[in-house]
Amino acid sequence: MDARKRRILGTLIDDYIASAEPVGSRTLAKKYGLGISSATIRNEMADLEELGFLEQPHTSAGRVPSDRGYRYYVDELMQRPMVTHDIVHRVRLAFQAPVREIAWFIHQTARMVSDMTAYPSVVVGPPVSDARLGEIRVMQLQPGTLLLVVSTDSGMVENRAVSLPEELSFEELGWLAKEFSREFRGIPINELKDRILDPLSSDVERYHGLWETLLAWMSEWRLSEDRVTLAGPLNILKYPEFRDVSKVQRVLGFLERDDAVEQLLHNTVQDSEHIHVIIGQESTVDAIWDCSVVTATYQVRGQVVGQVSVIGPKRMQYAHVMTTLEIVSEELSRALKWA
Amino acid sequence: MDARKRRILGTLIDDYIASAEPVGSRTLAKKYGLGISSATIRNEMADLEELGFLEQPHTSAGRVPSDRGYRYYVDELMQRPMVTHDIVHRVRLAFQAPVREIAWFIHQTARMVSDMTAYPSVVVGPPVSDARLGEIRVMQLQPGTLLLVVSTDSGMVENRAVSLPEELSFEELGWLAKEFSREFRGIPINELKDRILDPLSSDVERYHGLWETLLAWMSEWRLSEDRVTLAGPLNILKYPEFRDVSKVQRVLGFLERDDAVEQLLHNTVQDSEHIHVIIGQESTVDAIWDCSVVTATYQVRGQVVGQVSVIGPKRMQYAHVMTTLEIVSEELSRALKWA
DNA sequence: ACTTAGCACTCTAGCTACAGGAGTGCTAAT
DNA sequence: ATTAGCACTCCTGTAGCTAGAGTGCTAAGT
Repeated sequence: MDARKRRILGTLIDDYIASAEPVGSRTLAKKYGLGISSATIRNEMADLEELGFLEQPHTSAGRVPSDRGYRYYVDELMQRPMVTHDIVHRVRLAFQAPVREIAWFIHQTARMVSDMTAYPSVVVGPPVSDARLGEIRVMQLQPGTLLLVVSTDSGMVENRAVSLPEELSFEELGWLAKEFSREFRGIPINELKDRILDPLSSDVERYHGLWETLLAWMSEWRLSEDRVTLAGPLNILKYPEFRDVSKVQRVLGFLERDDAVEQLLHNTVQDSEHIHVIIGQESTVDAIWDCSVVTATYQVRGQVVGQVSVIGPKRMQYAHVMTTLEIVSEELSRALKWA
Repeated sequence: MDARKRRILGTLIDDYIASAEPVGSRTLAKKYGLGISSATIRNEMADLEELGFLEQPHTSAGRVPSDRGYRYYVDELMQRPMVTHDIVHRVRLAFQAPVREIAWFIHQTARMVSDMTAYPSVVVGPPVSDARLGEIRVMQLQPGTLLLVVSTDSGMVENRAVSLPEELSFEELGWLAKEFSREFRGIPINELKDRILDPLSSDVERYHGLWETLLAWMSEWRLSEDRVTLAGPLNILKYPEFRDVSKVQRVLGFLERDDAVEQLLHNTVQDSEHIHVIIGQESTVDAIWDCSVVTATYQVRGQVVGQVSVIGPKRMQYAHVMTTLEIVSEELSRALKWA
């Protein structure tokens, strides 16, 4: 791979990303001042095809980058844009709010990213499975209705209004919540179910209904309910590679399956430094083999707890997306410092 | 409109709903035992076209129902299926939970309806604008973080974790929340903003930050944030009339605009008894002129507070959808009785 | 007077043939 | 090593054609 080949490959991919049309040697020679003739470019392109970086849709069409071509482009060729202070400022502003709910930040992030990139965006929140119980508290709302507030050691607070088990008074419940918190503080949420069978007190039977409710809710919660937020799915419709409805169906169908998305992103990315790119068939999920996924992580207290990611056609604006995710994930981590 | 015309029109629409293909006289005569020849049907169909119930895509194609045809079908012709006890039971079961959050019921409803009908479903929750303040309460979560719980007279409870204004102690806040609740109970949520300027106490200045936060949140809330829930949007992709991506874009683009959806449904339906059907160009929103919308209302304490609705191609399974919505809205009202 | 068989007519969808254009690969000259 | 030139390939768009489905009308039948 000499410099000229790299130059040609880079330029070709740039052009293809912009145009979505196979790029021919002529276009390349004329449109960009490469200082070499189309014939030379043709020779180089033949080499690049042999090396597996380019493909031809058919004999007499221009070339299109292969997965491997995109990979090389992302790793070696593309020019990352400058991070302007302006954008950082805008992102920071969007996170400036008194709200202290992770869910809120996640929604905000997903929406912002899909707006900034014009691709669908997915944000995965902190795994409840890792979280340990912090405290359970109750608040009486109306007679017969109760607000159950559960906090975890990772700073998440979730709450849910439930009906009060009839045989319990509110005072008893308050005491019970205290006891329960004291007894089980620090236990991983997803182990609670087993522990609960261990009798907490002699009248465990009495509280049965409440625990049932609590556990049902928590296990539902654990199953990535609300952990994955999808924003701007319709952005995908803008790109000509998705003019075919069945493709749209495949991709959006996958994105709607929270558990599958969570698994994909969770599996691929754990290190906090790098932005991770999955290109086409590199993915383990065949539903998105026409797509690329760019993922960044964010942290709470130095721990990677979730992913921010963008999905789009393989012909994606990698440079722009990666820089955007870099900024957003950093600012998100900063905003969540307190958690 | 004699009985035979009605019979033909009904059968034709049934067939078209099932097949999505223009229906010819031959098909109609052969496939359904109408006891008359295709020539007779042709004559009748010509009449029906003149009357505006049918249309021809082009001269030598079969007929397709016009908006007016569908309207007549829905109002006069179609056969409503029996309500089986089985389905009622399933719906009732889905609402059986200790959860007491309207948002939860709304999500549940939307998902269930889109599953049952295989069309996208939209559920609009109770308008916050009508709601009056019930009570504001606070709960300390961690040092510096506060859970703000606002309940309305209509039984809605919303809460949000916010950071504690630094200059206020938790005790002061508790007192403040009480004062505030006492002072403003019964005031419509969307009037609070104006009232708040009225000094509550001499040190209103001091609490400024908190009120700002509270009001900012409430006005955001008021703006139909989370009031409209969309489920199963991808169902639309199943139907051949949406094989064209631009149509999908138009329709789903509209459905994503919560405010527009809310307005449409709110404007059309207020009476509690009937199920309302909007067919094609009957809609005020041109983005959904290829669609029909079926809407039912649900109640809390005898008051209509929201809508459950289904959107799909004009060639919709009206009978099935209407019956489903009837059951679901009734059961939803029943489940929300307490609110 | 209504119904229906028959038939000519219309329009579409799908096929084939063909020309133009874009792009390639190869060869030979620079 | 580069490049101009050229033959070749393949797609795309257009035009013409056919088969099929469906109609409207007419005339005969009930």
